[in-house]
Amino acid sequence: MPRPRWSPTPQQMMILQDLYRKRMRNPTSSQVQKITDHLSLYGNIQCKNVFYWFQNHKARDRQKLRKELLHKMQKNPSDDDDDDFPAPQPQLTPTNTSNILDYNFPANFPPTLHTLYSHSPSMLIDQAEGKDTSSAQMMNNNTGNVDFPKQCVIENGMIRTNVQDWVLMMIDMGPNSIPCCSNRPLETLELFPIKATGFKE
Amino acid sequence: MPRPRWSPTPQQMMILQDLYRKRMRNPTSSQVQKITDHLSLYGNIQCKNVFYWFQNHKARDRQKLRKELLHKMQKNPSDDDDDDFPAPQPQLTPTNTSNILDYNFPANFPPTLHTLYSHSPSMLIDQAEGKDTSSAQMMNNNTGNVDFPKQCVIENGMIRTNVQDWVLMMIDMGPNSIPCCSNRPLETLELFPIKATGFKE
DNA sequence: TTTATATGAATGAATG
DNA sequence: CATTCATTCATATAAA
Repeated sequence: MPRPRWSPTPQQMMILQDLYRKRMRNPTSSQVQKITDHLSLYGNIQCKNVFYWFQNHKARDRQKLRKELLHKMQKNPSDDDDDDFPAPQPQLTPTNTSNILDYNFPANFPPTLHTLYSHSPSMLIDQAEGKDTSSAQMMNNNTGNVDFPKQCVIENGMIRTNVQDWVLMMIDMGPNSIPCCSNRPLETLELFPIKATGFKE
Repeated sequence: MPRPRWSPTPQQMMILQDLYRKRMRNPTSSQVQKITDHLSLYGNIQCKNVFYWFQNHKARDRQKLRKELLHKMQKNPSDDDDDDFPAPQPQLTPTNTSNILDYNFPANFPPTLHTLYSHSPSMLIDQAEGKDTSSAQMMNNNTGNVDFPKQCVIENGMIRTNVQDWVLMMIDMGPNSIPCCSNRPLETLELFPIKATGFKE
């Protein structure tokens, strides 16, 4: 019982980040399952940990991004693509191989700001009166002092390569393991009833 | 050089405390923004500092409260309403001035211990039994490292009645304390438009 | 210098 | 998926 809270080991973290980097966003249960299995090689871990990790990581990533964009656009309303901010979340296109982990993702992932503001495009102009994202975090952007909370980053490149293969494999489990990271279950199968994700019910 | 860690200046601190005293608890992003702007007059500060400040302050406040209550209850299990403890969080009602710093807040704020245990302390149960839904909740069954988030599980009604209800009952807050502790800006005014984000209700 | 405490920062875990 | 809560980590400062 004394496992109050899971804490990812460096290796686990690295793998997760790698998957994330490869655009895994909403892993299906079976993916979570597999990932968990694999990660358990490096330390205790449960499915929920993996699940939550992706949830949080994605959320915080996007929040940060959102704020960066906002901030940027405020300064540069007309021109916004001259910078260097990280890449948002494109949708992957699952291959038709039988491996989930083998995602084909758009070689170019248009930042799809769209996904960032899928439900409230108007928030870009929330400065004065305040359309509000609610406190959760904007953590950033201010009169002049920006600076986001740094995400924990695992260094240690060596281990990285080690995992590479597995990750790649992971990313492709085939269609029946359910498509990778689409936010909306467009290709949902019987096992995964859509939850009406993006919509405001 | 690197300002490793923000440290509020006395004036900043004072303002923050004042807002907190006025029951600001979960400032929205625009509120955070405004506050940050204002506080930057007195020293370097970023949105995240403000955000974290509220998070931490609230958390520690409630933590302390919780402890006090517990302590008290241990000594005085049957009598607990002779006390003087501080008050938890109602929502502020923004004035129609354009300054956040002068908020009008509800004159009455029933302690609403409710807020202290707003979500089920299901901490007691940590075994999940799984169905198999979509990735989000099935969360279970695995080689050995199972356990997905149990979200709605909570078997055994008894656990349900845990701390929350119990504490409430012990403390006697009266029925009318319930209404006030909404987490969302129910009484948000023009200054703090709700974001209508999820709108899941 | 070492230890204890206050608190900023970060993130896991939920809930709705 | 947005929010919020609980914990924990990290560091600055006070105390010993």
